[in-house]
Amino acid sequence: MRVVTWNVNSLRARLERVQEWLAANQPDICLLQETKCSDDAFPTGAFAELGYATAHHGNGRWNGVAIASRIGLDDVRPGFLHEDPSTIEECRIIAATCAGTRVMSVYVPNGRSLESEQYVAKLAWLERLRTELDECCNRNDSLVVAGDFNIAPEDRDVWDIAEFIGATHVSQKERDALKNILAWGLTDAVREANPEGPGPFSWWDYRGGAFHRGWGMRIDHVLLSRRLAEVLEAAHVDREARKGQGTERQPSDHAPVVVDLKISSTS
DNA sequence: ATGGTAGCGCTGCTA
Repeated sequence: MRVVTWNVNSLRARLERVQEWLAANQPDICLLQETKCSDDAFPTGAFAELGYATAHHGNGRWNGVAIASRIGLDDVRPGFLHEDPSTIEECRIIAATCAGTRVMSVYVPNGRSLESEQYVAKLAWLERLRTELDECCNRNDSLVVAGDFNIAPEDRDVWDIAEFIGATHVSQKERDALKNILAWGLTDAVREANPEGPGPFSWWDYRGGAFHRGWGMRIDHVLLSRRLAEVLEAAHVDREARKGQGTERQPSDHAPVVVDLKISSTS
């Protein structure tokens, strides 16, 4: 079974690239973030043509998360189980069950700066995600929590830690919040399958030729429950998808993160 | 020289 997470930075702007990538890479489940479209505008037909059922949670302006699955899509829940009315329109999490595996597509708030209220909100959102696991998930089940966490777990997950003094994405509180989620009983699939750093990075700034300079970060993660971590076969980042292709539309600033599990996609 | 690029959408916000 192949599971992918990809922050596409606008699904409508990226649809052709996403379609081509799905056809070439054949994931069974693809979790998307930053679709930036409303539920009404979601291109359901484009995914159906490729054999994917989809579920989307978006408000049309910012954020937006989706799940595409070709092995079944049941028990869809947009938002948290007990959604705070103040955050219900943020559209940062959607969950569904695909052939017995519960999957969550998450887009963790950016945090902006260490002094901002958005940073406080980011930490609170991560705490809420941990609560969601406690309330809704069983440690013995097959569970995938994947998406853009906007956190580099270790210093080797950024190109130069000296550039990040006083910055978000690497602060101890953010890293501790991610550790608290992992401590529920989840494994970081990319790090598990790739014990050596740096990276592999999954995001590079559009600005300043960051991609070609290697100035990236590992902030998109696929977290697996024990049952799935036991059958982890491989995990990689598809850097090719981050490259520009001449006159075509720009790539997303994130690359797809691909995880392969040694189980039949229908089991 | 606190810069730079992309998306949304039309003004400035978000990342």
